Amino acid sequence: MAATQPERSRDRDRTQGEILEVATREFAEHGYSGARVDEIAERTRTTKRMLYYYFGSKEGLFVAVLEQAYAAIRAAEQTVDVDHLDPVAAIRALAELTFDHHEAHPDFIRLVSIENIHRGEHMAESLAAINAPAVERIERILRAGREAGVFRADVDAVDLHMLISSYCVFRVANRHTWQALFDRDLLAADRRDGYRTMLGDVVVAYLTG
Amino acid sequence: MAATQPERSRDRDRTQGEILEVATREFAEHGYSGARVDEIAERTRTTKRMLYYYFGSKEGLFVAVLEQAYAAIRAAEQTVDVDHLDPVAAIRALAELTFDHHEAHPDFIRLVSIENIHRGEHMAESLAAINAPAVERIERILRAGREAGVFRADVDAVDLHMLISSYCVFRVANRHTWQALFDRDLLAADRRDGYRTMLGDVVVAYLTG
DNA sequence: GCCATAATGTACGAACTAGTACGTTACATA
DNA sequence: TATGTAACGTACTAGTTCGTACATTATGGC
Repeated sequence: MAATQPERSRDRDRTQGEILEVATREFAEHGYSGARVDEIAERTRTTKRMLYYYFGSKEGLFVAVLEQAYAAIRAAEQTVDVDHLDPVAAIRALAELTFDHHEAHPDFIRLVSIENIHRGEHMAESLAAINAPAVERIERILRAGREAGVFRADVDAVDLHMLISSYCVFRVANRHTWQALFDRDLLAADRRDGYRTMLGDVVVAYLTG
Repeated sequence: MAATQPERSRDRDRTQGEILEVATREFAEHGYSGARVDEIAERTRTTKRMLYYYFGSKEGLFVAVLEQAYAAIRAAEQTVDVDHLDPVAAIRALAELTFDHHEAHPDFIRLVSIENIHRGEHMAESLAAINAPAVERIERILRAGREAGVFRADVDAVDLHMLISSYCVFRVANRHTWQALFDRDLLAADRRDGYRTMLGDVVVAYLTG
């Protein structure tokens, strides 16, 4: 058991992890330009020196934050199995799981929005591989639905993924302007079930229509 | 005719308009924190002094930029009439017009994303009134569709507006991360018609399903 | 033509901010 | 226990950035 090693005052992994954790919050909170390196260092048990020691620059730190955020979110997604369901139930379950997943990780969505403002220039190559399984899973369900004759045949997996993502992301990402414009809180607890069902209805109606 | 007045060296409207125009681009380009007041002033025929004279602060300028952007986009929308069409054709036309509209105004969508990163704290009260007609128009179409017995009865106008907006906004706003993750350009010209039709299909299938 | 004032330009400063030079200490290994 | 190196801390700087004090000029009304 290495679990209860004597605590070290110098621990590469712990220091890096702590910096990443604090940096994730700071970037999600204030955007890339708005985030302050000094502030991140301040909230860590280590110093700014170490931040540059491990990540090289503010930009390098942001790249690491993004990479870790995508990895974490996809890892959590893969624990769910929907393949044993019939196609209609499977795609509805997948859509609704995506819905819950996005609601549970608003910081991740903020990071993605921020990265898009910066034209995706911090996206690491490795992220494509991490995200491929999400599309493959949809592909399997679509194929099953086509073979069963219940889904229309001209739907692409990536595009369906976009339909689902757009709904889930918008609700979280554009919550504040929507509230100001239409006086409606998209994340109100008492509307959540309704929005989740609506998404399932939309996806199923489109595929079976 | 006041059209060809002798050009004035001191023109309140022209100066304000020029500052707003340049500021809109700068904020959309770099985000709120990333935008530089000096850079905005530099690209204007006037100076930073005037920017503060008319808008008070960087924040005041951003509020003005947002307000003008929303006003412009809604004004353009209202020139289109879809009320004379039958409900199914009307809602499809509306969705597809929204689609084209968003594609044509990426800077506006960037500003909205940026404002959401900042939790909507710059949204002026007046914006709600400006945006109300968009929902009212959907409301009319929904009512006609219900009365004709072709639409399901439990759909709310604001929520349908969200469904349409989410699809249109995501395509533009999340273009860069999507490209990096799935190697697909959501704004590629040869896919535009397909995406537009897909949105119409989704909305109509949901409402009539 | 004169004047009140709206509009404008110049020059500057105080605070901030990313990044670094330089020195120190814990730890693994022999 | 000696030592090389990875991990760490302090103090600083060069450049930036929002904002303003102060001076000036154009313009419309009388």
